[in-house]
Amino acid sequence: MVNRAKASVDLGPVFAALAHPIRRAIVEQLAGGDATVGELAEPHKVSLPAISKHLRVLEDAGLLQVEPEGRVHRCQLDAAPLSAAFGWLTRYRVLWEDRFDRLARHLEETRKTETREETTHARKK
Amino acid sequence: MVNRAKASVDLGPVFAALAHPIRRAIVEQLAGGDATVGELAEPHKVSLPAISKHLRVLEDAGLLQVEPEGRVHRCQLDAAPLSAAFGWLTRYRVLWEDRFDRLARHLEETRKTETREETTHARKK
DNA sequence: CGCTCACTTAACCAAATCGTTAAATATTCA
DNA sequence: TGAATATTTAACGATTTGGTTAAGTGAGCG
Repeated sequence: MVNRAKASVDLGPVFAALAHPIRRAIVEQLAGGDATVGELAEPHKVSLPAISKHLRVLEDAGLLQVEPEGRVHRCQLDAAPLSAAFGWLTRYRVLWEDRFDRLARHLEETRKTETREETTHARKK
Repeated sequence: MVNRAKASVDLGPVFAALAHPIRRAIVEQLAGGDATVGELAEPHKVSLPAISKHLRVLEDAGLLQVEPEGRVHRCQLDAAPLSAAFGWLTRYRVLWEDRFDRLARHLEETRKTETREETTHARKK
C-alpha cells in the first residue's frame, strides 16, 4: 500500500478533462509555460466564454491554477493529476509492453522503491 | 507489420471512456483476463443494459473487443488505446518528475530509440 | 417445441456537456 | 471620469451521457 499516491486526485474529472481536444491543447500550451486566458484562447476558434468554461473544467480537475494579476488572469498547469492518470495507466502498462519495455519498467520500479514517498511527486501544498 | 491495431487512436473517446469509474473498473477486471458481459456486470449495482452501454463506449474507444461465443459474449481488452493515452501523458511527464524519475525516463527514451516499434506506441510526430 | 439464459435494443428521462450571445465585473489608462 | 481591455457570469439551446424498465434476439436445453 505504498501506492497511496495523491489522495485528493479523483481520476474521473481528470480523464474527463483530457477527453476534449481543446482542453488537451490548453494543457499542451501550459506545459510550455504559464499563459493568460487570452493567450490560451487565441489558437482556438471558439468564443472566449467557451474557453472560460474549459478552463473551469481543468481547474475543477485540479489541473489548473488561476491567479488574477491585474486585469489578466495567469494560468498555471498543475501536473499532479496528470501524474495520477499516468500512474493509473502504468498499472496496466504490462499489457502493451514488449520485452524491451519491461527493462525500463523494472528500473522504474526500482526507482520507486528508492524514493519511497507515497504522497510525493505531487507537490504538497 | 504494422498497423494492426490503431492506425490512428483518437484520444478523445479513450480519455472519455476512462472518465467513468465503472468503465475503469471494467478495464481493471479485463486486465486480469477475458470475461463475459455477465461477469463484468456482476461487481456493479447498475442494470445490465447500463453495463452494455458502458461496454459500447469502451468498444467505440477501441479498448474492447467482443466476440460472441454461443450465448455468452466474451470481452477482451485491447490495450493499444491505453498505450496511446500513456504516450500522450508521457510527453508531459517531465512536469511532475523529479531527478530520480529522469533517470528512468532517460532509459525509457533510449529504449524507444532502440526498438523500432511505431506499431505499438502511438508516437505521433 | 417451448422455456430459460445471456445479452442487446428501444424508449424514455434527468442531468451534464459544449457551444452561443449579451450583460456584468474589474482593472488600466488617457 | 470615462473608455478600453480582460475575463466571467447569465441565459439559452442542441446534443450527449448515464441511468431506468420493457421488449427483442438468439443459443442451449429438457
